Amino acid sequence: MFERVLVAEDQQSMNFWMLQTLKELNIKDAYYACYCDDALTRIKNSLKDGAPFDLLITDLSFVDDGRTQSINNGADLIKAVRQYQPAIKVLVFSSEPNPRVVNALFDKLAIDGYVHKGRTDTIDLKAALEVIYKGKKFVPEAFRVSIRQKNAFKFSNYDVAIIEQIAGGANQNEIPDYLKQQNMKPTSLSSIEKRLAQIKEELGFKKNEQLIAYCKDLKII
Amino acid sequence: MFERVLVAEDQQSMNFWMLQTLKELNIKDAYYACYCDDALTRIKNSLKDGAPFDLLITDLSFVDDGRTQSINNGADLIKAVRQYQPAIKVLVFSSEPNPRVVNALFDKLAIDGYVHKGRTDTIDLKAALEVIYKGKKFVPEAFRVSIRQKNAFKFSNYDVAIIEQIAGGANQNEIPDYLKQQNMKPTSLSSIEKRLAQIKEELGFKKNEQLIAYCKDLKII
DNA sequence: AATTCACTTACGGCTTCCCGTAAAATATGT
DNA sequence: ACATATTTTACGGGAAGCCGTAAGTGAATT
Repeated sequence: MFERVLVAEDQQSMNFWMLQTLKELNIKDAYYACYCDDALTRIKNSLKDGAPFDLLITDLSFVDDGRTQSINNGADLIKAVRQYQPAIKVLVFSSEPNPRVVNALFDKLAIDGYVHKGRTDTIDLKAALEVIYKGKKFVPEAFRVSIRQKNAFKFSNYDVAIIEQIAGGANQNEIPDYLKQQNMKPTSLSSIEKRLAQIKEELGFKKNEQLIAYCKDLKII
Repeated sequence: MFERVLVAEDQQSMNFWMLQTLKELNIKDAYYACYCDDALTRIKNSLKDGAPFDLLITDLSFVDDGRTQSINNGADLIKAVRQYQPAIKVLVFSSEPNPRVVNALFDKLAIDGYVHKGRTDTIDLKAALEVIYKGKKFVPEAFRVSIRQKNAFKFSNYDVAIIEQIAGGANQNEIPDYLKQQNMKPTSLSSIEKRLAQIKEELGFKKNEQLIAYCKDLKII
């Protein structure tokens, strides 16, 4: 089983429970950090000391309590940690309910497992640790189903860029210039109009406002 | 100290930790429910058995896992419980970060305390239990500040109704009829336009889409 | 090199929205 | 009851967005 584990999580209660659970699994070297920056520092130090962690368990969202941090979320923490220790196993433990977000973690950050804070998380966590230790990925079955269900429409980076601009208060006729700056391909006002119309068509929406609400709900923007 | 406590929370890990913490405080009769419906049933039964709970600790959001429930969130649970046992003390323990939502709980549901799942929640919880047991309210100081900061603009029910319609895809010229149905006062298209313009003006926004994004972020809609 | 096909752009009309002004209605004070 | 404020409504001109058509561009195929 894993020997040295670092937990990055801003809920103190959860940290206490997590450390206790890890101890029950005979993982003696387990530590926690309440801030992403602290977690990254610990990782760096562990490498310097020649006693690297072999698993990082991290939450996704960290509440901003005023202390300025250079990293403020789990995804960025994972990216940063991978720069120093690319081979470290990563388990995300979060209450993020959006399959799209979780899917992106597996695709883009190559995380090794995801456990949803929920009615079975104590069991799931233990199962995840075993599965990951064996070098496999841990994706809860229940989740995989809903990934398929909800991924009716795929937003491209291009789509997201446009929608973010609109949600930020831009006029449509300001967007072509913005897209050129970003080196994104169809830049004409006409193309933007067409793409927007198509997205709304496919989702069954009539108005931009509806689309913004939808994207906010699904955390696409 | 409290003698019988019921915890309504859908995170199993949190329930385990909570029961353990309560035991450490010499509260022997502590139980948990993973579903709101189960929690309400327990409350009812406890009254029938002549051994009522004297404290309810509840989360706000409960993940829908497919099991159909008549109550699916903490606020509704509190309302329902109060119908059977109006005097029960209620402590909300949640990661809800929006002061507006928390404020509404104190105002409308007369909850006795709020503890934010965060970096100091183990301390806060113990403090809250003591304060509430003495009959006082527990509002974290740090939170009260941000309530003031963020409540720059007060959305009325009227405002929310309009914004919800727009976010739902309604044309502005459909809204007058809707407002008449809802018996809300200024119903003319002109008034709606003016109100929207005023809201955006006060918040420094140019477009509806921006407003929708803002309201979604702050969970106003 | 010519043809085809997919994609992008330009443009015009039509609708919706935005915003100012003024009239009507309602509320308030004397 | 009357006069004065305030709010609500009506309307109109201009701006922004929507949508269809047609022209332009460029890569792939023959």
